[in-house]
Amino acid sequence: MDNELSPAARERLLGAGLELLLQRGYHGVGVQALLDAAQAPKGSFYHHFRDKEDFALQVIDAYMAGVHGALDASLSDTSLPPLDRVRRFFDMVAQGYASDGYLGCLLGGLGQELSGVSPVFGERIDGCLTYIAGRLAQPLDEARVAGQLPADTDPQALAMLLVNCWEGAALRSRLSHDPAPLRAMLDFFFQAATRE
Amino acid sequence: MDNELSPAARERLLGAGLELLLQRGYHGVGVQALLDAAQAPKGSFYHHFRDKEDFALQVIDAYMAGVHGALDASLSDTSLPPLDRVRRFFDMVAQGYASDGYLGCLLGGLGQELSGVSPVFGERIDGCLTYIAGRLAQPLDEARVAGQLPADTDPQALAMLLVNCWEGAALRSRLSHDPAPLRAMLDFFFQAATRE
DNA sequence: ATCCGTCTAGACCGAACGGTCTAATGATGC
DNA sequence: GCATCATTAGACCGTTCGGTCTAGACGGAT
Repeated sequence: MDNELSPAARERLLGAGLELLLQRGYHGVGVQALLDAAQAPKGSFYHHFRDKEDFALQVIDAYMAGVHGALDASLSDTSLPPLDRVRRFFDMVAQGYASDGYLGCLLGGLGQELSGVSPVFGERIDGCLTYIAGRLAQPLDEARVAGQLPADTDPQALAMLLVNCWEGAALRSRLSHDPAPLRAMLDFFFQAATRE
Repeated sequence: MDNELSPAARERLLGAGLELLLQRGYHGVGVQALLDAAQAPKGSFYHHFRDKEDFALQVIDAYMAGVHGALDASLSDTSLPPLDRVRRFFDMVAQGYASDGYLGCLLGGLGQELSGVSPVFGERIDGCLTYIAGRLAQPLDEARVAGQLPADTDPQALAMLLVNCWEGAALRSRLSHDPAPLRAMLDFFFQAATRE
């Protein structure tokens, strides 16, 4: 059933969606362009997805699967100090941005474009960002307990702030085709948070 | 020629553009929707604007005119300490967001959506953000000289960082229909920058 | 062999898209 | 009055949009 060597149409479509939605946005990509990129006929698309909105939501799921992987890979290495693990996560994400040509973050892109149109997208993406912040809050709290952050730090709030500012830096990096805003933001943040 | 009481079609169109582009994005708004909102016929639109892209660029100009005003109003009051003047600027902008229903920043929205399509937009918006940062860099430098910021602070870099993180907070505020991310970001930033 | 559900295949649909065109209208300078 | 030019007005164009529909291909299970 699943042919490992040539992925099924559904996976090809999701892959094309990840690339094209990041590049051109939701309304900038027609269903036909997705079919062309994935070499799939229209019948396949509407067999696997209810409509374009359902497709985009599943593309977000696919994107988040990658984020989950990066979170697991970077945060699980307990040989590193907790703050280094957090920083490592963002370094991994930034590396992903680089290989896309600095197009920023899919969550930011779609969130910006679609939150005013359909509340479904806004809530979904807000939830994704909150989830990421939640994962990051744990090592931040470890760092607090270990005395690497001020004792009165609110790890959840700090994680939220970090994710939000990261999205802003990602947008700027997209506009300038330059990773510098990402690094500058992280440097400032970690220097500021740790300084007591 | 100019009728002050009922603005000319060009101004009505730009006004509708400011509102609709912020709400639904570039590809989410058709020319017809703009005509309906501005109560203008199609002939007017293509008389005043070369095409939809030219229109959007002029909407950005109109938006920046407002930003110029807010910059002038907030930064010129030299009776306030320089850092308070910067903070005041963002408070004014946040007030504008509130009256729109927390839809975030037009620059961020269009930048995110269009930078992957037409480089013209990306460069234009990047330039707008750089301009704003440049204006903010001046009071930041004043604050540095006055000893309210570390002596080795790079005001231009700090201003750029501030603007970028602000855009991220604005996106998040849009997603959650909530001004909290804006305030949290400013609080963290000013506390972090001033603490030596 | 045959049956059945999954998936592929693309013609086809009405609506909406951005953009063009010509005609009418209104104010201004002569 | 008359000519001029900016603006209004909307019918109209070809293309593309998201989405539907029917027909056939493929692969087990029986």
